[in-house]
Amino acid sequence: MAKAVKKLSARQESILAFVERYIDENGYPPTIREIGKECNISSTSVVNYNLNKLEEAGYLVRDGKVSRGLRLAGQPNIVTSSVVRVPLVGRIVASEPVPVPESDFSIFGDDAIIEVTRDMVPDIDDLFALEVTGDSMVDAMINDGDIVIMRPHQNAQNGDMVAVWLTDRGETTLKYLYWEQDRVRLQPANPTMSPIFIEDPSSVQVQGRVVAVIRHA
Amino acid sequence: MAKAVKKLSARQESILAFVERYIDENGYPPTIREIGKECNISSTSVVNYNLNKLEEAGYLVRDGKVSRGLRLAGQPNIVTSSVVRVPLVGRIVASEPVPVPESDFSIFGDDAIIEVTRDMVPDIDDLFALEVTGDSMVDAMINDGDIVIMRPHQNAQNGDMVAVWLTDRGETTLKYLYWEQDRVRLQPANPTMSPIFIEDPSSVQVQGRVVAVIRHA
DNA sequence: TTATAGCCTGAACGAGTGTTCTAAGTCAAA
DNA sequence: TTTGACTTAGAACACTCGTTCAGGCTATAA
Repeated sequence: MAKAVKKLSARQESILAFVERYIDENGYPPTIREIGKECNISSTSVVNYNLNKLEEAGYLVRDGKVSRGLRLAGQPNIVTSSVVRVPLVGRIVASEPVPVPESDFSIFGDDAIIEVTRDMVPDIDDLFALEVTGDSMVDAMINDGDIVIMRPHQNAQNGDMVAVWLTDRGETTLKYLYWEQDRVRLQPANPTMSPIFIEDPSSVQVQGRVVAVIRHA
Repeated sequence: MAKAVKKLSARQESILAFVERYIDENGYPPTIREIGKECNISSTSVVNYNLNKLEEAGYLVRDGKVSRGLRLAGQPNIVTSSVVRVPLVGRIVASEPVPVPESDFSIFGDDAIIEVTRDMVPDIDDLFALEVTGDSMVDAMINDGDIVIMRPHQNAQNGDMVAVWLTDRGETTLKYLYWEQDRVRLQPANPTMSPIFIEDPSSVQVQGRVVAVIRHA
């Protein structure tokens, strides 16, 4: 931790912060003159000079002679801070199966969109989000109003938190899934609660894997 | 569902594929001429023409007059948006007070950074994040490993989820806070659990208000 | 045929943009 | 004070790059 990096001048920090912000907002890096204007530097050569310093210090990479030839580098916390848009496709309630979206998900639909940062999810494809309604998921440590981000089915591993539809009970539940000898163990996230065992694995329909939970205040 | 999108010509698909690849490889979008060279288009105006078509079809967004003013759009994949960086300042455990950061937060410090999308938090100032350690917050529906995003103290309202330090008990807990006549009611988020009452309000130190909770898979 | 629309060509214009050069200011060490 | 490394300023240059324009080619409809 605390990698030894060259200390940056105030101006260099200002430039770096602006570059990050600009890329966040625009999807491409700023020009030298845009940096100069924002950071109150009248001369393009000074921006150029400090960009070279930042490259030496390992904060970014420059591609010579190309416009906007900048790339953030190093510092693993600044991964181009990308945002993943996940469609909010419905609600999850105890009494109904999970509404898994069609594979031809309508990107441009008017449905609500949940934005999460890239590092919150392991992968960006096929994700969908559901709003939890009711208190039936409390033993999964999930509250009324929470947002659950899921990935459809996809052969769940032991220990994954999954949404399952129990055909016997007519009930959706979120639990940690464990295949045991000839039964299925569904373990609540809440460590004070006991697992339930399903003796007939065919009555367990895994609907999706939970990859993240978000709770607004 | 499956919104009717205009079909793309082979050339347009080729351009789109190249733009995606280029951005992936370089961190910034290609120029019109770079696209033309790669896609065997001799004229910049044709590239320009097809880029406009792609924009009409919703596949990308163009910023007029700026070099490399391209952005991929649509597809619930990475897009640019506002991201709030919250410093991860420590852990929250039952046996210690919450480590509230100094007001002169060092953005560029070595500490870890949690990124959240702008719409997840009500405001962006003074936020800090804590990682929950242990199972002591289960009655707040918060698990070991969850990330709690907080705002320091700031006169908590009735009904806010707050982190409080109970001086009598030497214990930190996350509860919904209610000031009643002459006592304080701390209500667990889990509706199946009972509130606790503190008869001596002075022994309740509100350390911060919880504005969001994040749980990775 | 004529007309219209869609797609393409080639070239040129002008603003955008990285680079380079000279000169000067700042600050600490000698 | 002098020296030298580091930083900044301003200007000029040459290339990059988005835009625009006049026109050509092909296919479909009138």
